[in-house]
Amino acid sequence: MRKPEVVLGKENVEKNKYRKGLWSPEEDEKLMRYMLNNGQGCWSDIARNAGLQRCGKSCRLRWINYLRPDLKRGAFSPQEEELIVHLHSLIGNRWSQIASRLPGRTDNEIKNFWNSTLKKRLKNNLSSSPYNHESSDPRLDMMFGGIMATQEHDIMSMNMSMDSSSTSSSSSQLPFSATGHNSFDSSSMPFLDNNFEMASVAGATNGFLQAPLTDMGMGMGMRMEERFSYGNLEAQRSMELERDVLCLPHEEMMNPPLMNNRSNFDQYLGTNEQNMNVEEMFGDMGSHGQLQESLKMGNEWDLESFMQDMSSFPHFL
DNA sequence: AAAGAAAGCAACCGCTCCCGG
DNA sequence: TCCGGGAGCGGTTGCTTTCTT
Repeated sequence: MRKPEVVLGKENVEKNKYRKGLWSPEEDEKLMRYMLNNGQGCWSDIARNAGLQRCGKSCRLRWINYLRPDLKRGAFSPQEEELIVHLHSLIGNRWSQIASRLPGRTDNEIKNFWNSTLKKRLKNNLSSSPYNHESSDPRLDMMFGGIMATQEHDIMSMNMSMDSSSTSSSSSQLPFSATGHNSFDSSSMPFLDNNFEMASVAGATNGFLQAPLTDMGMGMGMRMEERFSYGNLEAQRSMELERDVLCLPHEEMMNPPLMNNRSNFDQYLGTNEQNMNVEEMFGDMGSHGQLQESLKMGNEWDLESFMQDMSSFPHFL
């Protein structure tokens, strides 16, 4: 972005029709006026009809991230922060889904906030004492697991000589290990008190945590150093153990479907739920019926339903 | 006060999904 | 069923602002 435009050849002619870079107040006004008068439609038409020398994509982004009248500006409140942290711990980098739970906030805004503020705060927390669970902000302890899992993902995947494409999806990089009650390292989430048992967490996440199982050793309550040092043999052992815990067919564990896009991921959920004993896997979450029901039915995971369930947990909503 | 570093943020890029022809 | 275009998403870049030395 915002690089000087370079005309190199024919193929760039189309691209160079459009302006790039920061929006001027005039452009903003044009787009704003057009949108308010005509409403949303085909973005390339909007760009043209509004008299903007921008591509539709650029207009869409500008509208969604900046001009939309319902946008809330300013710093994130502690509640919003907490919600972001929590949602991210559950669904990973699905910013648009997270944004949909925060009225007036955009996915871009949340993503930036996460990458700049929260991630760094976590890092600091981490460097001072990686396994110190008496940190000032317990939420960060929870995030610790998530972020590290995410950052480790590529390394672990490479280590296992798995299909590299499976490493490209952030959607599959979910922080909790789906290892069931026994192996879940609850000490990494000290903020979860009795209102939110680990059994519930493990259960609630099991439904959509098949993907990280490709990250051998991501679960099992292992420390990061231990996971890093794991060779293939150890990794295979832990994989087998996880397979047993999850009752996954061996073939599926050995050849997990590629998780390089959301469809595959969701599809995978649909296929694996039949392998799970939902009551067993969900533990106490069984009383939070909608999510369980959704998974039983093989539905795509439904954030709305889940958040309704989560609303009974005083920590978050 | 100046320079360099860090943080914040807007916007682009590349990819996938979805839908209509 | 295939193909192309539009929309949406997440990752990344790089400019601007703020902080630190």
